[in-house]
This record gives sequence, structure tokens and C-alpha cells, in this order.
Amino acid sequence: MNIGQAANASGVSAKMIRYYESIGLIPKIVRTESGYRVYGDHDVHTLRFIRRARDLGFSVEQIADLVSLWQDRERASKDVKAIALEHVGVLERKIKELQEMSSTLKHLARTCHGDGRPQCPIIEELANDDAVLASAKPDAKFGALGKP
Amino acid sequence: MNIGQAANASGVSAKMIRYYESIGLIPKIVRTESGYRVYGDHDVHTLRFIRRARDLGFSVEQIADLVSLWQDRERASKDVKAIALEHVGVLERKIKELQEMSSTLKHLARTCHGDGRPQCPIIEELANDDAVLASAKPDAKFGALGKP
DNA sequence: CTTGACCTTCCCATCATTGGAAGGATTACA
DNA sequence: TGTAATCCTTCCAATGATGGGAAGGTCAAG
Repeated sequence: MNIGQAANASGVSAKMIRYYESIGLIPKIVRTESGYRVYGDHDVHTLRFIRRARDLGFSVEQIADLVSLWQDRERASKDVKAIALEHVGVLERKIKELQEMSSTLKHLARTCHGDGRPQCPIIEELANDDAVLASAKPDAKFGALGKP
Repeated sequence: MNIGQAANASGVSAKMIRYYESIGLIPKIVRTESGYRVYGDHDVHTLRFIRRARDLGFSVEQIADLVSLWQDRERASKDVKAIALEHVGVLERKIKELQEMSSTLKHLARTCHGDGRPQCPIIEELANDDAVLASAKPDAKFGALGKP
């Protein structure tokens, strides 16, 4: 199986498969004489595992831990559970932070006429030096919500 | 006022003030003979506005729009409201996505013994080729939740 | 006049991912 | 068999917002 077929079968792009190999998340793969990577069902299975972990928002670092636990038949389920629960904690803090932003903004928007007049509580609040808006300050990684 | 004092007064780091200037979010500022940037109260006020918008999760691009609306006395409140509500939509979609991840993981963790035994439903689910875990796939920007 | 605290610009790193260029390999079809 | 299309390879760059740090200039207090 070439990388393109493995990408199709696993749902991980060819670009990312090469990247995962380069950072050591997956081992270096067998090549043909001409340098093409060759994948088997086992590799695709691993890639699917990785994709599902990504879909659950695990970082590559966490995924590396999960993969090695997956491949360790002697692993203790508490190690896996600890990673999962730590991630749940991160997710829930982030959810709370976004909810605070959202409710503040909804409140401001509710009090804004939204017509042609220049009076706008949203702007006024942003410009108000005494305002304490969202207590949760987003970190860099989550500040920008726009899609590329 | 030097950049360090402006940073203290506004809550925006000196690094970021220079960055905002470099991308045109704030205009080029007056310099002393020796090249030091000089800020006045008005500039600090603008920086506070920007910081509050950042704290609400607006992207720099959105902030640029908000700043120009703020400084436009003829602006229509509907323009501001539209930006705010669009942002609320983004926030809520992201919240929903994170909630789905979180509840899936909590469910899996609940069914995991978390002891020394190797049986672990979390790993088994990740490895299950038929599994449909989180329907919401995080985009690149939000996939990794780990802090740097 | 020295010391320390500030400022300047410039480059690099983050994190996961995408895009593209340049060039070689393989496949499909006439 | 020739050739065109489609793959593959590596390498480099960009994303967004921010922090870190180096090398060197400036200023204020002692």
C-alpha cells in the first residue's frame, strides 16, 4: 500500500503520516527500492488509532503515550485512565472559559440595538477603562478562534 | 511614557505592542531622537480596548474591525453587533465540540477500572476500527490542548 | 563614570497542519 | 513503445499569537 492509499484508508493525510514518522510518533516504515513508503494493514490500524485520539483532542504528546500503552500488553488501565481524565480536566477548563466569553458577549449584544445608530454597548464596554469583562484570559493557543 | 510603562498600564506586553504595531493593528508611534517609542494616555486607552477584546477571544483581524468601528463616530451599532454575534457563533460551536469530546472521554473513563489490570475500554475503543467516536473533528488550531 | 534597568531590532520556537516547488517513479492509455 | 497523468519523494514556507533570547544602544541613579 502506498502512502496515498494508507491515507485514504486511515483518514490521516499523507502529509501528516510523513510528519508523524518524522517526529517518531510512528516508526520508520519499509520502503521500496525507489524510496516509496509501503504500508500494511497493521500500520493503517495504528494510524486510525491516532486519528481517533486526535478527534478526541489529545495532543501528539499524549497520543504518543496512548500508542505506547496500547502496544504494551502489560499496561495498567490506570495509566490510560489518568491520561484520559487529565485531558477531560483540560477540556472542561477550556469549555468554561469559552462559556464565560460567550455569555458576556451575548449579554452585551442583547443590550445593543443593532440598528443604524452609533450608540453601542459592546464598543462602550470594550472602551470602558473600569470594565472587568472576562476574568478568564485565553492563552495564545486559544485566543484566535477564526479558521484559517 | 516608554513601552514598558505602556505595557504595565495597558496589560499588553511590550512584545505584543511592537507586534501590533508591525502588523498595523495600531499605527506607527512617535519616537524619541534615540528611537524609543513614546506613548500617551490615548495610546494606552487603545491598548486596553485591544486587550479586552483579546480577553473575549476576538482574533486580531476582528479586533482590527472593532477598533476602526470604535474610532468611527458614525458607525452603525449593527456592524458591531454582527461581529460580536458571529464570534458568539464560533464560540458556541467550539464549546459544543469540546463538550462532545469531554463527554465521550468521561463515558469511557467511567467504564475503565483504572487499576493494575491491562483491560481498558478507552484503549479498546480507540483501537476499534468500527468505532465512531467524536463526530466533531477538531481543526488544527484546536486539536492540541496542551499548554506550551 | 559605572552599573543596572531599560530600550531597539532580529531571529527562533511553539503546535499541528497545509501548500507548493522541483524532481523522480509508476501507471494508463493510444 | 511513447507519453501524459498521477503518484511519490524531500525540502521550504506559512499559518496565529506569543514568548525567549542575543547583540547592542540609551538613560538614570548612585
